[in-house]
Amino acid sequence: MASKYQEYNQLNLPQIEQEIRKEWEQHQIFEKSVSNRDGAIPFVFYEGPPSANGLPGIHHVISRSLKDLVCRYKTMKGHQVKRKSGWDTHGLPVELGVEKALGITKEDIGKKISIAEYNETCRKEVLKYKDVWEELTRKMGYWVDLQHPYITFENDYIESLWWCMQQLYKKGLLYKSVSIQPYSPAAGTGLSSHELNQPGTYKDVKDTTVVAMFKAIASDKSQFLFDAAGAGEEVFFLAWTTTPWTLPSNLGLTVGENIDYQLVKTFNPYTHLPVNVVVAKDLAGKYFKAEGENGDFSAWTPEDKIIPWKVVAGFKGRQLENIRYEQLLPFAQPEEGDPFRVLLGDFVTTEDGTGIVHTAPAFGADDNRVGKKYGIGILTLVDRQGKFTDNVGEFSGRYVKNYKNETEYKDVDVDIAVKLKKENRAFRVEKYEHTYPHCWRTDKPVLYYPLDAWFIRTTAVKDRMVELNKTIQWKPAATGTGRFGQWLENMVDWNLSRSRYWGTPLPIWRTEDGTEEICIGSIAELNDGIRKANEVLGGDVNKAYLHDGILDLHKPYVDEIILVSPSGKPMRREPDLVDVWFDSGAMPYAQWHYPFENKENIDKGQAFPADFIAEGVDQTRGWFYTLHALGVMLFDNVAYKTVVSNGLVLDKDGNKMSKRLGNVVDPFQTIDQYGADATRWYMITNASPWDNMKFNVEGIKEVQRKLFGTLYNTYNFFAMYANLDGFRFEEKYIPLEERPEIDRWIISVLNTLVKQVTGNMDEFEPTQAGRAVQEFVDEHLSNWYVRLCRRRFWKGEYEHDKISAFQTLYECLEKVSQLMAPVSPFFSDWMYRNLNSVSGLRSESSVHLSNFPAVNEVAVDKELEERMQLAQDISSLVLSLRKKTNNKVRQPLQKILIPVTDEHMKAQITLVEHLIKSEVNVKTIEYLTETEGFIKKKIKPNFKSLGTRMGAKMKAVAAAIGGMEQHDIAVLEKDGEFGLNVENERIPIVLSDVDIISEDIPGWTVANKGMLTVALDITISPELLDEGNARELVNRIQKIRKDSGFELTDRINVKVPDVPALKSALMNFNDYICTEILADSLEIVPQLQEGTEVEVNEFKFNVLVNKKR
RNA sequence: AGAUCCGUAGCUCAGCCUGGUUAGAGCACUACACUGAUAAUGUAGGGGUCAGCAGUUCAAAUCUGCUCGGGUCUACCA
Repeated sequence: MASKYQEYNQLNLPQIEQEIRKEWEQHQIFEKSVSNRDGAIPFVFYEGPPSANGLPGIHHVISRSLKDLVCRYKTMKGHQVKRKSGWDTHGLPVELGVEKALGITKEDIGKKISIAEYNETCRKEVLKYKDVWEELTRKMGYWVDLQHPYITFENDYIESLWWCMQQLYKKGLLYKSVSIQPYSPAAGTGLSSHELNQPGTYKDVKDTTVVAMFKAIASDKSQFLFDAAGAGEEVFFLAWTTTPWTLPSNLGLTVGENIDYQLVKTFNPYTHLPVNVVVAKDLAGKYFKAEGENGDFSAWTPEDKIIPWKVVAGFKGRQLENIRYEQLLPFAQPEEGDPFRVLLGDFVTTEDGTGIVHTAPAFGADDNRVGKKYGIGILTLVDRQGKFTDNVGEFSGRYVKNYKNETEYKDVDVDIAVKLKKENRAFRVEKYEHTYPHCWRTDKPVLYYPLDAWFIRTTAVKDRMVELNKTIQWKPAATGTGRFGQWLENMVDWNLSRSRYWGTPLPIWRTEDGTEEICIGSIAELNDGIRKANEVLGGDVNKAYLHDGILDLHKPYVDEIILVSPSGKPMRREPDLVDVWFDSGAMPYAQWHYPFENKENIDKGQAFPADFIAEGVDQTRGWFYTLHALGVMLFDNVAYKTVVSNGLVLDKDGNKMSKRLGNVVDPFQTIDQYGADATRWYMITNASPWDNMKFNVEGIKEVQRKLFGTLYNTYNFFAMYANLDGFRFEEKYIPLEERPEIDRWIISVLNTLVKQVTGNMDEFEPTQAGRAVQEFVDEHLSNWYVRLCRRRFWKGEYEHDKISAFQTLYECLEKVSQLMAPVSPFFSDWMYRNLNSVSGLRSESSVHLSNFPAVNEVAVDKELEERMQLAQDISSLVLSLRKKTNNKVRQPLQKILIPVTDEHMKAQITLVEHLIKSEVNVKTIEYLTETEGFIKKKIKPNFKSLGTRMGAKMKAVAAAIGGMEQHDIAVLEKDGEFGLNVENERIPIVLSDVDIISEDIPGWTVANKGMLTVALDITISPELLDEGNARELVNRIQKIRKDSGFELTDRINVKVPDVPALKSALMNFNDYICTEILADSLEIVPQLQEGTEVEVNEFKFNVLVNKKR
């Protein structure tokens, strides 16, 4: 054990951090903090896996700080918090990175490079920056188990994923279907939403748009339309499209159930034939000019600009349901289904178009959904190259967009429009500018195209997911009810399929005709199947896998395996990979290789669900969603009880950080320069984690100075004097009641702080907790307790009062180190260790192994805290009065005068009188109770109490109160009641209806703050002047001592020349001066040439200070 | 396009849930003081149409609606 507290010359956070980190690693403090809690109630935390094929940024520091501080806090509160790190290793970003590095495209895979080689490269590349990540993790003090991470590409991990999928399969939640996905014909590949959201993919394009006319067929359902149109008339539905090339594939028209529609009689503007058209009422204005309404039909000729029209019927969309129409472009019909009907869909709006949506189930997600609902079939007259199939008449073989960069490409949309015009099937053709997604690689427009895909039927458990979501504590709450809640309400089935190479393969094998299939749930099951297939099918089937079974669960190996169906047919694997979000969503189970290992941990709730997770808000519909979905589907449980979604980190001007803008902040540089603790503290206390934060290093500097600098100074102050007096906390703990007022006060405030911090941390509000600690350290501990108590630490003997001061300050520093440990793990441990290495008070060698402080309710004394506040306010007022009247603090003054409203206030101030007096250097305090005429008072209405009673009369009453005379106020104070005269009405008020403030004491210098008033007597008597001069001299000699480099305890001899103005001060305060400056003699000599020149109240002279030998 | 969060001093943020008449703090700036904690501290000062508009109310930064600006997510849809 050290005998002395370590003293330091200056604060160097990065250096402290290095030292502490070394200690942690050498003595395995993290491991101990977990193993120490064996058997304790676990606090379950899940680490969302980052992808290590990109470099970490400063935004990772905030979310990891948040995660770390919660885990550290819970550990200190006695829980065992296991934290496995993880790596997200599959998926498109990895593949794209590899393709870029190898200079290949997707098409080259399997040709220029084998799939095996390609995947091997991915496997290596994906952990490219693992070291960098691990270094950041250690450097920023994020405690997470880096030794045993879960890695999503490992066989164990994938095996758990397969088990999960098999569970879903068994529950009937896994199915195959055609879905509409973004597809790039130019690149010949489907695109993920990720790719679609690359910057610059959405471009403004001008397309030819058509309002097409679909001819209604008369039937019972449509009779009302024909009746309204009149005998022998034709009725058309108008539908708008920006993609006329989808019209040959049209199978339906969708209307809104509650939207109002009209049947309008008019002429076709191109063919001039009389027509009756159906259009949404709200949109009729777009197609018909107001001047033409109810115009003269018989007199109209095609030369007339204004086409007459009139409404002949009005009805709701639901009345149109299932009315049939003639196919617009009858090139081909779907193989199955009952097409060419009017459907109802909730996605229809009246914002643009006609309120009737042309529905081609092959080329739109909404279309597909509503089409499926009505069973109208599907018709796909465009192939995967983006050209019409050969059964589309004159359009056969034409590319729907210019995918081949043909110089004389003719827009097929235009030709379709022309054809429709000629056939009396177009009501309007025009160019329209809108944004449309483009393939980020080929710059060509994307198609929405039906592709085969496997889905998880999340919609089947939607209600349960919604219900369970309500039990999750979201921070902030609005994200859970809002963004996430609404997302759940509008969920669609989860498209699992990805046509890629590097990812978790879908463990489903099928016969060629699709009638038989199997979903594999474990490696053992697959190996069994491998052997069985070989036995049944014979030959070379699975030959390479018979001996050792399968060794790598990735492509291409899984694809080489053929299984056999119960009826003896070969089954091949469905070629798709699984969405990487499935990888991360299943991590609660896969990280433990459940259920093949650690089965009880999850079954018994020791590792599931999580008590707490936290990630960026961008994960709301990513990880948070997939975790929740899988938790509900697999275990009918939430996957996490509390989730904190933190906001983004923006640059100091509020822009998103991006490499392109060059405003990214390097976390290493920041930490090296300012320290991890200052960075963490800044990020946590600057704003609530869920607010976006504007990252500014100036803020870190401020934290460094303000909090850590102050705390460091306080510690150093303590260490210096504790070392002088040999304080090692060996004496008995002095009971609080035996300590002076100010000690009990700071301990009281300290305990209030403990209570507050605990409450905040339990509520996952670290920002509030950090701010509270900061205020305590700065306002209370440093700027009041230490400032007022300085003398107690260096003056006088080492006995009761001094020991009490040391014990008190020690306790404050120690508890503060514990309170701040979760947020600033390094500095807190440094301070804790410095303290504990001398006192040996605690057996835990690190603050992170100690228990979080518990509140000592007995120590909390609200009355005491209140009167100390009074002392602070009064001192502040007196100091401001001194400033105003130019009386420096070193000059003692005789008295201050404080009007008190009641006995309680007087008693409170009396108890802290000595503190005020020494702080502001005043001899006495006098209290004024009641003296009408002596104190001038000010009266203010209490709006809150009066307002409810007075209502509309409030303004007049306030004016009347403002007009009360001093005498009136006195009456009110004496009687407790007063009758106001407001607009000739007597309105009684009582004391609680007003605030009365002593505003002024005529003839005195006065200051007020709130209800408090202080007057200062600024007369300086000769005695006071002497004392002031004496203090000045002490101050000058102390400075000489310090400048001469004397030790604090050195004794000195002093010679001063005979200065008449100071002589009486020297005579009368000789003893005082000697005590203060530790002088054995203070001699007045007639003349003095040697020594140091000083100036006291405008007199200049020399002082000779000699160290005693 | 929809959902959601945000907008208070030059900067970072409190206050808003629960309405009350002089809207606070820190930083920065200016001046003065203090100085056995000194790269600290105190006192004073300047600095705000609380994004805008309308409404509710005796009273709105605070409640309601709309608008504008910024962020994020989802979608891109005829």
